Amino acid sequence: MVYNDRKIVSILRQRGYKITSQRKAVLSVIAQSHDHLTPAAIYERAHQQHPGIGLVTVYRTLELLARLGLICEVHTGDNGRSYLLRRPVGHHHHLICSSCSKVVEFTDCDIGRMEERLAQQTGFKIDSHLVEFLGKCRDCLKETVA
Amino acid sequence: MVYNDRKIVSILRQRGYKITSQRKAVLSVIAQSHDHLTPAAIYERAHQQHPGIGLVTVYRTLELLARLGLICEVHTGDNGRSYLLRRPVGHHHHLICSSCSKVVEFTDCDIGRMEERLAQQTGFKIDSHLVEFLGKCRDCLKETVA
DNA sequence: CTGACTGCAAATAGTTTGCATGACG
DNA sequence: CGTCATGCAAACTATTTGCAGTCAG
Repeated sequence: MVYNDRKIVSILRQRGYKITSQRKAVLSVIAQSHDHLTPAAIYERAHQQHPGIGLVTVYRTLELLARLGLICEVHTGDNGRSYLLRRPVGHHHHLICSSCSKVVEFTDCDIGRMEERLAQQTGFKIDSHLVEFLGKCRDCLKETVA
Repeated sequence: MVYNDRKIVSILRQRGYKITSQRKAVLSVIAQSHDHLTPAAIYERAHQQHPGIGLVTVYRTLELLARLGLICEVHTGDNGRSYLLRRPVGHHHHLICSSCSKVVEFTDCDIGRMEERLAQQTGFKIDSHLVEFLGKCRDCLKETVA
């Protein structure tokens, strides 16, 4: 399921969350970017459209949206996290470059079998999984060699 | 390549780094744990064997070892990082109960194929991966029903 | 000996919390 | 109107840096 900002607003409304101008500003920033953004970067951009918005509110909004599964949270190196709109199809994961923090998404994840086996072995009911690969991207590999 | 602590000491010596009791303490902690540890956890344990070691030194030692590729750094959620000895890929992962936070480890992870395919497709050199499953454990499932 | 290493304290970065005010529904 | 949301400031956590003393080689 892909969500755009308008869709997310309606979901928030449905679930009883208030639609404030700050939340709309944050959503609009995330929807307009095709990249992953740190809370600080989101704050910066949202602040232009909506001077007076606080960094704290950005954090709280991101936390809310991520909790509801409407956006997704990525852990990069550098003790940082980033957020981005959920993209194509439910399953998707990240490949992160430990040098430049570039994030590549991939969707073809054949982990379902492993999940089933684990569920049988442990009695868990598995709701979701997190798969992240860490490495060096082509560009950073070149630089190392050069 | 898998390294144990003795091997790492000799590599450090070869490269001209001094072998201090603090560095040995950190290495010993990492080598003895079969889990990944946060800097704070490593400090705590190292402190028992070597009272007087500073947290700062733990950070500096970890940074050094990671830079030399002798241990590996993992970024988890919760704004945290952890370190562990380099191990064969797919060494161990976690299955976490979202109700009681129980953690079950599992080692049989057939993700290698996926890793290879991704490396080919993207040109990344993949160093490590993080796989976590989230769900409800048998006990918590029972309680929900009851 | 002496430069690399350490520990302390203080600085920094990122994130969270308490509380009074403000605005969505 | 009653809450839920916001903004500020301050608290907190994790990590890094400056500096003087110490120790492995």
